[in-house]
Amino acid sequence: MKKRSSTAAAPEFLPDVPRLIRLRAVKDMKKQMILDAARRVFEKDGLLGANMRAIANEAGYTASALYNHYASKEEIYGDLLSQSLDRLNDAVEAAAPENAMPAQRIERHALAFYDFYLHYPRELDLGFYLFQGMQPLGLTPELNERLNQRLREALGGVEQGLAALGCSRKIATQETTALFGHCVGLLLLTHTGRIRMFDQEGRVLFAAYVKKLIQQVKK
Amino acid sequence: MKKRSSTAAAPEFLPDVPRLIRLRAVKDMKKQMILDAARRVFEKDGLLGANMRAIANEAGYTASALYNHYASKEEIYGDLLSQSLDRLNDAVEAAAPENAMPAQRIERHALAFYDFYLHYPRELDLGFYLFQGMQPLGLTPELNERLNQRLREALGGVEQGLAALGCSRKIATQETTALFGHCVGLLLLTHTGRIRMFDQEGRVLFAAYVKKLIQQVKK
Amino acid sequence: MKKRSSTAAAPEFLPDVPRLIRLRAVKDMKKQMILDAARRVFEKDGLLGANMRAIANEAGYTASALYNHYASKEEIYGDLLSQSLDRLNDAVEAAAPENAMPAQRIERHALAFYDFYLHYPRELDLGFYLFQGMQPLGLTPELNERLNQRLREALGGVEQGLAALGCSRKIATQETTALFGHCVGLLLLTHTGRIRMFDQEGRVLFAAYVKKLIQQVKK
Amino acid sequence: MKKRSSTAAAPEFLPDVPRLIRLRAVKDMKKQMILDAARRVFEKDGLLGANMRAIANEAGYTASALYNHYASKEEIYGDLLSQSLDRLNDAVEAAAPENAMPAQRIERHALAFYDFYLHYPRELDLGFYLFQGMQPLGLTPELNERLNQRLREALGGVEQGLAALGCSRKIATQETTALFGHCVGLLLLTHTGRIRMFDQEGRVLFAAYVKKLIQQVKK
DNA sequence: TATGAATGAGTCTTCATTCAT
DNA sequence: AATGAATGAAGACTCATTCAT
Repeated sequence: MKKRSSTAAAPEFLPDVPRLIRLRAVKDMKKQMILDAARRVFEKDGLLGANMRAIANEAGYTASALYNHYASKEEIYGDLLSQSLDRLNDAVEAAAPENAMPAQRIERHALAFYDFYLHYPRELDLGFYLFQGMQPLGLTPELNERLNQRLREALGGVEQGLAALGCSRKIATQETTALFGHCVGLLLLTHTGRIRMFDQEGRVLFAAYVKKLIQQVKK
Repeated sequence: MKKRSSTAAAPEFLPDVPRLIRLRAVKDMKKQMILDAARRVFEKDGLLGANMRAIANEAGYTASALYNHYASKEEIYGDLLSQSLDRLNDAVEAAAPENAMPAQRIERHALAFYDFYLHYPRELDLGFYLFQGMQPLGLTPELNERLNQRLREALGGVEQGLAALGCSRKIATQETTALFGHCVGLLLLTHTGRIRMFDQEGRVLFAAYVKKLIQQVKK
Repeated sequence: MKKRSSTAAAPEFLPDVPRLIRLRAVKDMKKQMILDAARRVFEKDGLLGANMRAIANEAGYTASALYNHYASKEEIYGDLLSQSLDRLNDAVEAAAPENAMPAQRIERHALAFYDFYLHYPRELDLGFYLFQGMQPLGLTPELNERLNQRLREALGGVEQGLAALGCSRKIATQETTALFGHCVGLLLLTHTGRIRMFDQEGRVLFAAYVKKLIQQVKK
Repeated sequence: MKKRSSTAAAPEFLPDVPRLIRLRAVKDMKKQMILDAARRVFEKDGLLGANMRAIANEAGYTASALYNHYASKEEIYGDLLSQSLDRLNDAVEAAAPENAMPAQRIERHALAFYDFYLHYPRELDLGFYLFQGMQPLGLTPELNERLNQRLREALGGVEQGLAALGCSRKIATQETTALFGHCVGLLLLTHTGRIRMFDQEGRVLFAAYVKKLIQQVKK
């Protein structure tokens, strides 16, 4: 005998929509658990350490079980990167209220961007090195484009802030790009320890850069 | 009776120095050919593709033959990186005469630094990525330290130039570090194609950064 | 509606114990088949010939498949040795009923010990050579200790028999050790063909040794 | 102009015999130095550690230089074994004067035999295991036969001593063989540490065995 | 959906031996 | 006689992936 849902009794010959939704939710949750495991492994052991078995074990699966959820290792990496960018956007947006003053918004967004990758260094690897040293990781051009957009979105606040302060569209884009580079470069120096050879602190330098930029634009 | 020329009369029981020098030169040349092969493989297939067999094939050897010249893969990587930094220093030094005006020296050195890694993107990987995601590549702390110094040397002209323009030692170091970060960041954006999403050109942005820095310091 | 048999009614949420048992049995059998293959290779080609590929081929596998069953070559060797000692103990125990007269028990146990290694010469290598010339075979001190005990157990009947015949504990141990040595030495001479140079038969000499020992103790 | 030997002036067109002898002596000395090096390596690192490069380095050569003196690794091993047996014979003979009393001769020879292999455990490996676990080491049947004889010679004193004490030829041979086995067995237990499981000392047991044998024969 | 078993390509490295010099 | 360079076969082990259950 069929068990009956407490809200509605769907006839047996129709698709049991709530059930399908529930199944889908369960499926998504499992995928998410795998992704979370992958991220932990990644953060702990880096790109080379994050093989299928390590991820599976961390998630409480065997390696082959992962293939019921993801078609390949590369797909996992793709999703990982995708979510990473989502979280980056969330972090940046949360850093300043929508109606904040432009200068403040620029500063907060920029530093939030920096801090995100400061705390998750491997995700910076993921977002950048994935596409070159390790070619065959299956980043389709489409996905790449989408990721580019998400990345640009994360800096949208900065760009708009600059425009609000009077920059031309062109200048705003230029300065945003430069800021993006400055940020990423200092992060790289920091993560690789190369900044130590100058005995400097990346975040301080970046903050100074942002400050100077705002002042310059305001004039 | 032994012939005895008046010009070259090395007694038989002494080592044949010219011969030893020649043999050493041949040996060095062969090592260099292996290194060159390694660099080509590296530039083509990246860090992961540059395995012993690939390098050996590119150099016209079998994999095991390499071990007559290098004790391990890591040793090859170490030499590769070492030479890369030497060439970087050469390129930078060649960019401006010793007696150039400080401003000009800063500008040329900085751009030479940028250009070097613009043309040899994989060597930037080598200099940076080597030390994080891909640990087991046998970078001893001593080698690391030496490499740091070579890298800093390459920016010595910039640092001194800033001092010559009146910066305090502290400020000069800060600005050099920031410039280093800016440079590396823009290179990263360029190499990974991420800069295209802003439709910008890294070198132009970097040149502008340097110009602005010089102006600011001059004041 | 679910069918429910009156005899076997395991609720669905409990582990299917019979199935697990069956799977475990299958797994064990496969491991055993690998071990048997290893033993055959071993007996045919000796310690050095028994590499992973040879074992795998003999077992009808590829080399890498073995790693689904054993974590390393050393683990296989360990299991092999372990089983060898088990079979040794079985053979010795089966040679005399528990309630046999002491003299008879000594004689039968001793000869059974000899005969076991006479028929499986490579297992003597395994039990001895493993620990000296060929260090890197991963015999942990714990395993070594366990093996020592199993080996001593195999001679327990002899030792107890000697005590039953009136030997002090100390003398019984001494004589058991000496007998062990005598046995192993004659086996070695036999297996290496060195005994032929005296035109003697190891087993006859060993039997005589045992006989004489019993007589001497009885007095 | 030819240099002239101080003793005789051989005409140039005849073979310079002293020179040939000297050259031969030099050649032999070099071979001996290689062998000594091989023995040291062998004693230190065992069978697997004694590869051509290790031996060569220990002797101050490169690996390929060894091939000017020995055709193969196996030939070195053969010579090594051969010399080992010579030294064994020397050691045994030196243990008792030719005219010693039979009982004393037996005892001293037997213990000298034991002590030799006690101090050079790897040479026992060489003399025994070489021919089984490690087949392809090129021991020709002829060499094997010669080695057997040298081994038997080393126990000749024992055998003759037993005869001198009144044993029949047959019994003397039997007892010598048994003593040989006892000796080798206890050595094996000692070298492998297996004797520790009985908390006994091999040499004491062997000495007791020899004592008992002499007493028994004397009766 | 999850598993364990299996695979094949690939990783670095070692080693005895050969060869031109 | 000695060297350095080169080779080819072999070694243990890893990893992403597939497949039957």
